[in-house]
Amino acid sequence: MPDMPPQAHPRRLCPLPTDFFDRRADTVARELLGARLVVRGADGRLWRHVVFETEAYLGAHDRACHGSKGITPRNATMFGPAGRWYVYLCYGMHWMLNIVTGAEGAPAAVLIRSVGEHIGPGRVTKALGIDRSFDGRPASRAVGLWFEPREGRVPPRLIERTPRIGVGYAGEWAEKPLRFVVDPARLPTITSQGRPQP
DNA sequence: GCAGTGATCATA
DNA sequence: ATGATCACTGCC
Repeated sequence: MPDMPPQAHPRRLCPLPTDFFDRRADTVARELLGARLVVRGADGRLWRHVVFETEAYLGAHDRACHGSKGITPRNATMFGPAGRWYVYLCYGMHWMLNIVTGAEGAPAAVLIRSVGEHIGPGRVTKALGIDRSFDGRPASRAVGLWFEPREGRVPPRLIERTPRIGVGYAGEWAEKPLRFVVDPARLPTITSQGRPQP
């Protein structure tokens, strides 16, 4: 049996598909750790950032979730199909980047809190030039903003779960451990062959 | 510790 | 039309 030829397109160049997001928000939030957020700049250059902090917003029953108070023009994207960006302005200054998860009609999403060197959800969007123009658009190459899968799994013991930030108004939902963090320095580096690099 | 900031939404 | 709220950040 001859060796497999090199893949024409390494797996890391295939965007995470819609199906990936059509699951519970907490599952997606955990599995996005270690994935890359990819943005295409105005000059066509691609910028990749490893995701290391996310939060899950579970749906209409989750009092911290925007969708729990019903559909409005601002949050309508959350009620749509999975795999689209949900972007809104917070405190009049900061764009928040989310990816919609789960079934159409159920308002759920994952907030991208930190990627690469950019710590904090407002800094992520500022650094990548993301604003409301991405809202409602699919995470895809066509849109210029997508995720690439991590190669190899993040060891579960490296993942920390905590309550979500800034949702103290949400009663018991404020305390649920729906924030997911991994220390980027402890993430093993994986090559396209799936082996740790020396 | 808290001011800045302005869209959004409920109330009227 | 008006006021409260807000999934944050940066400077005190």
